[in-house]
Amino acid sequence: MSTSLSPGLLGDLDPTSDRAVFRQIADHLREAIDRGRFREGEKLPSEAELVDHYGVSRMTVRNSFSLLTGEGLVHAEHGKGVFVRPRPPVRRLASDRFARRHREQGKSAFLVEADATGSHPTVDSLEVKEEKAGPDISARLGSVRRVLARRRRYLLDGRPVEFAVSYLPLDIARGTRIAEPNPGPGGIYARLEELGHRLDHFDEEIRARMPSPTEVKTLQLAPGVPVISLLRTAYDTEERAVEVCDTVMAADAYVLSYRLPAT
Amino acid sequence: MSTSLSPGLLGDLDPTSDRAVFRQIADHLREAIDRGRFREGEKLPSEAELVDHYGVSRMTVRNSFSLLTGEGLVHAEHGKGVFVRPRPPVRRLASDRFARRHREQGKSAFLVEADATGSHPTVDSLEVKEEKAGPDISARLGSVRRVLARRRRYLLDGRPVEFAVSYLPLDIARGTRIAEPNPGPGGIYARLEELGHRLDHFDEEIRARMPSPTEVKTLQLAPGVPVISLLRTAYDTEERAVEVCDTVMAADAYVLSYRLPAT
DNA sequence: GAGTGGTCTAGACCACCGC
DNA sequence: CGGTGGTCTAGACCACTCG
Repeated sequence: MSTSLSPGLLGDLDPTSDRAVFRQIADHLREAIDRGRFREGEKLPSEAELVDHYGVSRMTVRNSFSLLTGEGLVHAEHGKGVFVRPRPPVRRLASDRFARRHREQGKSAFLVEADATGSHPTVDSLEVKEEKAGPDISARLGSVRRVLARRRRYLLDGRPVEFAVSYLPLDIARGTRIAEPNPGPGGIYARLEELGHRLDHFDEEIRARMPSPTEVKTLQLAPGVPVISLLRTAYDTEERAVEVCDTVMAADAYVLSYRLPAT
Repeated sequence: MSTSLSPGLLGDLDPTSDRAVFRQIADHLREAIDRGRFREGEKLPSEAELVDHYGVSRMTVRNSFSLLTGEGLVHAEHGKGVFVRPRPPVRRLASDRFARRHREQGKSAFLVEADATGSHPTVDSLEVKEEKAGPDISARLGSVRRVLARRRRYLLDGRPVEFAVSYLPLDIARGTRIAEPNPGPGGIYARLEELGHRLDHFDEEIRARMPSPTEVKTLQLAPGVPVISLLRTAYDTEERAVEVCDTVMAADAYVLSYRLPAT
């Protein structure tokens, strides 16, 4: 046993309350965190200390930790303790991130922005191959059966933040630089324009949800972190959909920003 | 005890595996759901049945349910069972939802869309009052100290889906129809334009995170459902920020859609 | 080795649901 | 009423971290 809790840091249980004991304990801890009594990255009292303080069983304490973990407030480290989750640096995506002027500078959107925030960007899990299009992708690309798929994972300072798959019709992409792992300066959008598909606009659909186990793995997501799912379709000036990009982002690493005209 | 599980529905545990038993059980259930062996709204085997089937203690089974609940895959109903969570109808927000032509038809954005999807829209918790601006809001509105705040909750077919607070500078809103609970046809944006603040554009910032306990309550969120947080700033043609709207949406009820120019 | 969280057991009593 | 999930206890053994 270690030192006992400083009194007054956490309140006492209310035995007359209907609220379950583990919820009351979670309330105490949540409030203490909100009030800054525990700061980002700081260690909470250990399970054993809370068992002593509240006079409850260990499972009850663990149950309240589990609540807070699900809320994304804290995270446990085996053998070390339970800590207040720090808010990671955030990547801001502006709505002009695909503007032609950026492409013409020869850098991809991801690299441009990472530079701006002073982080070190990396791309891995690169995979380019032809495959059968799922029904959703196929519909958006104009009922194509097979597509070129470009998969890659983006990391910032070594931390995975985003996984993306681009799908392109074979009649556009096959045999071009788009079908190579490194598509060259300005990325695939620059290549599409060189191929005569002058880009007109993008449609983006945004959803948020809890990640699948696979996504937890590839993005190394902490419990209680949702993902933002972004489905972007690129159209050329002839109104043809020339690419669909399916992106999954760690929600705690992103702020998406859009400008809407009022007219 | 009720009827035993149909054999083969769920596999057996792998005692040689390093994977914790409750995770293996969760894997089995998740896979069965993915394969459609349990459909939306359908009941999973009861805790007692799974205890029998796997020969584990009840807490172990509950632990695996807890995993799936956190993933937003299932939800428990006291006294009834654990059910596959149905995907609720979704509200699509298009990027032209604040276009002037819609305002001029006299309906608010929320009502227009709800009509389009055939759902019955409601607004409640209406509250309009003057208050001190938080630092974030103040900064966006040009360092105003006090603001008019308009709070309201949106429901679709009786289900709460969104909670929003609009903040407006007092020198614009005080004493106008904007300060009244019902701002009239076309909403506050129509009133702003009548007051000479012709709207030019909106900036929207989108985040996703797990909800606070308060948000769980006001939006009646099921466990494992994140929220989308949207902060919109409205600018008039003189580049003045005339409104900031802070919106929290149930993520399972929304798809946000934006159109970006490629230029 | 002492302290931490991770997993699991085998019970208990309760509250809610539907018949 | 029996079946369901909700809460809680009092242990046990393990794996990880750090001094």
